[in-house]
This record gives sequence, C-alpha cells and structure tokens, in this order.
Amino acid sequence: MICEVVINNISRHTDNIYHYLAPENLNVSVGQRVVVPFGRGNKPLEGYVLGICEESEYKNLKEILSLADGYVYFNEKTASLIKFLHHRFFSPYCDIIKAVLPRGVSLKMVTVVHLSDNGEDYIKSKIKNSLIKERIVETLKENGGFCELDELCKNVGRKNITQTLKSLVCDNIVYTELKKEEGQKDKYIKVASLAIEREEAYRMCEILEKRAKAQARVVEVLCENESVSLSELLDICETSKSVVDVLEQKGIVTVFEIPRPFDEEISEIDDKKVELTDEQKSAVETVGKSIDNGENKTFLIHGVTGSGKTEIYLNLIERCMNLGKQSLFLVPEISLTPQMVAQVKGRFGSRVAVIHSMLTVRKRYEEWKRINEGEVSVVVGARSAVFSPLAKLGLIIIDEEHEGTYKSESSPRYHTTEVARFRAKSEGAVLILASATPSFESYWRAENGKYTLIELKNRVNNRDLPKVTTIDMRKELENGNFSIFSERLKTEIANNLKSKQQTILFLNKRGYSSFVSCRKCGYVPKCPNCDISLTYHKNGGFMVCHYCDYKTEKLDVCPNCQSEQIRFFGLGTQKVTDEIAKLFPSATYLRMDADTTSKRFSHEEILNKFRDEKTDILVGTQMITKGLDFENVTLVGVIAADLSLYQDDFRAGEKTFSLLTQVVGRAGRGEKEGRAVVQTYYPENEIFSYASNQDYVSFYKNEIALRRQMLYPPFCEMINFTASSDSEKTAFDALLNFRNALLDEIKEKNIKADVFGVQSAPMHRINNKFRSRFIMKMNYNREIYERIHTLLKNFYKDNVSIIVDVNPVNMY
DNA sequence: AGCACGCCGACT
DNA sequence: GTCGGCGTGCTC
Repeated sequence: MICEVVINNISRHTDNIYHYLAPENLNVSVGQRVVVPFGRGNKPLEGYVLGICEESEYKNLKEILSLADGYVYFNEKTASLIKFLHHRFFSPYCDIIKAVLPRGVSLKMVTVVHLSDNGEDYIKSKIKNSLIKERIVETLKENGGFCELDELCKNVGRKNITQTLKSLVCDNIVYTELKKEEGQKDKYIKVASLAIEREEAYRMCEILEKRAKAQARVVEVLCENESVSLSELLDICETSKSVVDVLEQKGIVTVFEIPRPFDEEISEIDDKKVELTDEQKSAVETVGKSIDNGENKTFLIHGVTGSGKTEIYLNLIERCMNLGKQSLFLVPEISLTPQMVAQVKGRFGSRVAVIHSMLTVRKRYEEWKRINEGEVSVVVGARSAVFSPLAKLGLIIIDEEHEGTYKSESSPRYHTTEVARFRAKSEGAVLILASATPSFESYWRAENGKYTLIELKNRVNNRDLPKVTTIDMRKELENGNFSIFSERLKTEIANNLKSKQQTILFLNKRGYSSFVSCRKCGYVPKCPNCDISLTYHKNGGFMVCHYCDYKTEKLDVCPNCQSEQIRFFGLGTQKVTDEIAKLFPSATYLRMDADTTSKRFSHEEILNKFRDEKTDILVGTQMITKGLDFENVTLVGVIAADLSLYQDDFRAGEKTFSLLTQVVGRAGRGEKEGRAVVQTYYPENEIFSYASNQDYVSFYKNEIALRRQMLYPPFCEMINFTASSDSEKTAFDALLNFRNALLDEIKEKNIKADVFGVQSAPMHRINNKFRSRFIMKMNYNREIYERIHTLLKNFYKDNVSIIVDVNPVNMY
C-alpha cells in the first residue's frame, strides 16, 4: 500500500505530496499523522496522510517509520478539500492543514543526544583533537548525560554539529535518540480514590487521627466520595500533595489519571418559539424541503435589515437536527454578533460548539475534538469554522454573506463561500447565503439560476425601513457651519436626547485615517518601514503606523519647513466624541473602535453597557454596522458617507452601499420609527439615492452593467500576484520573469486572459520589504493553474517570495 | 528549509 | 592526509 503524505512545516520547495510505503504491520489510513524519513539524511519528520494509492511513478519508495498517534485527524472528504484548496488558492499544504486542524496539534521530532559509557573515558583520555567535540562532551556531562540537539547547538555555539556528532557516534562516545514532542494534547487530571475497602479505611482513619491528622482527613473524604480530583482533595483537606504521596506508598490510596472532563457551560435552554411571518414560513419550507431530500442546493436569501433571518436559521438548524444531520453556522466575526450566538446557544444548549477567536489554544482544541468526535450538532463560528470536522453535514449557513471578512487575507487565502460550496457539494449539504446587500457575485449567480433566490421584503414587526435624509456638507460649510455635524443631525440628536431614545453615530474610517500634515508645506509624516501615513492618537500623544505598529512621538514643529502649523487632520471616533461632549454636555456616550475593543470581551462589554445603562449615543466604526439589535435606537447618523467611495477598488461602490444599508438598518428595530441622517460632500452620486430608498436591486442593475462593460467580477476572475523582497529591483525583476513565463504558457495554450503589467504595489513597502504586483483577469483554467504551481516553485528563492491571491477583496 | 555532497584551503 | 568552510542541488 502506498500513502500520499504531505510533510508538515518545511518550505515551498518541499510542499508536495510524497509517496511512502506503508509497512504491513502498520494500519495506516487517511487523516492519520505519521513519521516519515525525509531527504538524503532520512530525517524523521511529521506528515499527514492525504490519500492512499496502489501505484507510484517513483521508484525506491521509503517506508513510513511509525504512526505519531492512533488518532484520525480528518476524513477522506476533508483530504479532498485540502487538495482542492491547494490547487485553487495556491496555498502550501502545511498552511491548509494548520487551518483545518486546531492550533497545537503539531508534533515536533526532537533529537536527544546522550553521553554513552565510553564518554567518561573520552573526558579522561588526553587525545582531545577537536575543540568542538570536547565542548559537546562537556556540555552533555554538565547536563547530566543528555541534551536536546537544538540546546546542544546553542551551548556549543554552532549552527550545525551533525558532522561532528556523526564522528562521535562512530567512536561510541555518544548516541542519539529520537523523541516525539507533543504540542497541545489531551490534558489529564489526577484523581485519587481508596485502594482498600471502605470498612478498613474507616478503621485506618481512627488510627491515623492520633498521629497524622492530615492523612486522616484525606482518607475520610475519600471514604465519603468514590473518587476526587487531586486538586480538589488537597483543597478540601487543606493539605499538600506529600500527604497523599505517603498514603499512596502505604497502599491506602491510589492516584491515577483520567482525561480532563470538558467544562460544560450551562446555558439555559430558551425554548420559546416565535411565530413566523408568512415570508419566513415559506423560506423555511423551501429550504427545508431540500434539506429533507438531502439535495445539494444553494439558496441566496436577500432580506431587508430586520427581516428576521435568524429565526429562519434556527428553524432550519432544528429541522436538520431532527434528521440527525449537523449544521454549520458562519458569521462574519463572532464577537460582533453576541446576540445571535446567544440565541443559538439558548435554543440548542450543549449541542452547540462556538468557535471563538478569543478561545485559548486549549479550549479551541477541546471544542475541535468534541466536533470531530460527533458530539456536536451545530457549530457557530467565523471564517475558519468552515473547516469544522462535521461528518454528517446537512446545512451550511453563511450570514452577511457579502462581508469581506469571509475572504482570508493570509495563507491559506481562501474564500469561505467557495470552500462552503465545495463542502456542500461533496458532502451533500444545503448552502444558505444571506444578506441585505448580497455580494454582486452571489446575486449574479442567483440571477443566472445557479442559486435559488429567496426574497424577504418585510421587516418582522412590519415597521417601515428608516427614513433617510441625505445632507450636503458643502452647503453646511457655505452657511458657516464648521462642525462635523450638520445642523440637521444636531437637531435630530437633540430630539433623541429629549425623548430618551438612543443614537448611533457611524464613522466610515476604512481607507482613511487621521493623518498629520503641515499646513504650510504639506509635509505628511510617514512610517519609515511601510511608507504609510502615520495616524495620530490623542491618547498618549503619539503617532502610529497601522500596518506594522511603528510608534513615534507627535510632532510640534514641521521637520521639513520648521513651521509650527503642523496639524492633525481627519476624523477619528475620538474627535466625534469630543464634539459630542462640547455640543451636548449632558449626553452620555460610548466609543467603539479597534482601540477600545482590543481587550478580550471588551466588545460585548461596550454593547451591554449601551443597552443596559441606556447610554445616549454610541460612536463607532465598521464594527457597529453588524448584528446590533437594540429596540431603543431610533437615530443613525453617518458622519462622512463618501470616505470609502474614493478607494482605488472596483468594489468601492458596492462596499459603500452595503455599509450604508447595514448601518441605516440599525435604526427603528423596535416599536418606534427610525431615522437616518447621511452626511456627504458629494450627494450627486447616485449611490445616495439608491441607499436612501434602500433599493438594492436598482443599485445592482446599474452597477452590474458597468462591471460587465469593464470586465470585472463576476464576469471574470481576478488573480493578484505580489512579489516581495528586501530589494526593490529583485522583487520587480523576479515578477517580470514570472509574468513572462506565464504569458508564454497562456499564448501557447491559447487561453483568453488579460495580464496587466508589473507595477509597484499600492502598499509599496511593508515592514521593509519592497513589493511589486501584477493583476490577471482570467477564468479558471486547470492547465494554467498547474503551470502557476510549477512556476511558483521555480521562482521561490530565498530573497524573493511570490504570493498569489485569487479574487482578492483588498488589493494592497 | 535542511541536509548531504563535493570542492578547496589551512593545519597537524 | 584530514578538518571544516562554503556553494549547489535534491527531497517520495
């Protein structure tokens, strides 16, 4: 039997599937972790079995050394998913495996060097012909006769001592041993129980009572309880482990290890079911039928904000559960949707696993294992949860499907929707994509019959959508209003304060930061590593680079012209709150952005505060656009709506529209009617009339025509190639050669593709690496993809790396 | 990446 | 002669 093995954690050059023979006595299957001899030195390395085959074109195959453990980490469906991801997104196998498996399972092979008996002789003998050998032996002796190889190298002060070691092994002075070093694995807890009959133990208690009170207490507790965890036992008896050790030696108590039980979080089951609207009922029926029949179908739910999509999900998950199938529920960012997570947990209790980015490594591993062993019916999580090892997958839900966070920006650079489509197809599951503003790619597929479109046109409480007013900020300036709030927004806020209703102020900060500039000469301080304008932080008075976290003191004098007219421009959420404090001194407000939510759980804290303490105003960035459902919010203000319109990105319009729709949708979710004020410097842009009418379809029709004409997705696929290197020229030249080789292949195979020229990347320097890029528009073609794979291997050198990004969301 | 192999100068 | 430095090329 021949196994397809990928070696974990080496380099792009060795990022291949290697064939190994499985020894007869080893029961190897797909998804197992194995140790294989690799390279000329047959260095034992960790690998994963991706497949089994009968024949191989390679001669002289080596044999698998051993299984790392008996555990099956993934099934064959997952193995084919890994292969697909590798081919489609040009990600190294080991990165994909890292994404599929939880962190902390990786295995390290450690070589331990031991001093053999002859070693003593060597020290005594005077034949010391090598300084290094001498030092090695000395280090070993100091360490008690053995040392790990890495450690030994460090102590000796050499990078590579294999040669020297080999000669020492030959002379029988040292020997080496191979040890497996486990990462995060099953944690065991120690449990104590009686080793003797209880009757006898009671008698022992009386004897011990006189001279060893602590021992007596321990035995007493154990008489009353079958078995007690050691830590608990010591706690109750107020004693130390030595007492238990003595009892164990006497043969009265035994201590053994059991796997740590998972700490169950008790969540109350909230079984109250909401009566569904007709729209919701028919959506559940349509999708439900497909689930019942095990059809592989994709539905696009286009529902206005507040149309009650969550209730539909919950019903469908339940339906799935009743069929004995599992569901996968994906949200853009788990910490942004605490209410939704709470609802799922409330409904399904301990059958839900929540994969949270804030989980500790250990907790994450436990949850993964619970899922892998089939103890879970629903998994809720962000992007990476799409890989959850559910064996009986019946339903995948991708909520807020248009969100950019579904595209991974680091290796493996997958798109969640595409992975979900692949899984749904190979595992016979139903896929639901849902959004108030679907991505154009998805809506286009629905229009073309690839997805089934379900429209939800009404809000559950039958409330109207918020009334949107667009304000021309240029006129405000003309009328002498230099504030960041228009007169209209000021009055609306004042009204809300009077009627004790809550307000959300949204600042569209992406692609725009509060940069520092000199009013006299125009100088802008930039990051010395990344060439990005530094952002000023009032808290602490320093400037910071948002890419590499470079920090520097704020400037008082312009270093270019010595003028003192150096000022901080642009808006931060802090500037907005400052303005609130000035205009409405009695108002209470909260700020929510990356700065205030960097702490663990602070996100939820802020939201709870806003809800419970009835804070008047919440100021925030992108984060507040999602999932918030507060009844008392009746006013939404968008401070500068057009900021994101001026990015050099063909999706800028789509992104801005969706942002506006989402944020405006936060208002008027309860009994009271909602209003929204959108401030812009360019109200002529059609996007504002579509957005104020919440007319997605018209906006889509208008914009998709443009996409077709300009040949942008969904009418083509885009691939972004970026080369980075310490030297600008190296990066550029390497990419140029890469592009030429690719062009040759495209010409030869006569493929339709637009290959643009090599240019300096928009983020031309990040962390002292220079970056060049070129873009290619081409629809998927197997042959070209294969060619790109081989080219990548050839062009991967120490001094340049080429990154491929398929259908990128951001094109830095 | 890591490691072996091979070629070359320095030193017992 | 041999040790060790560095360049090159392969890894089922």
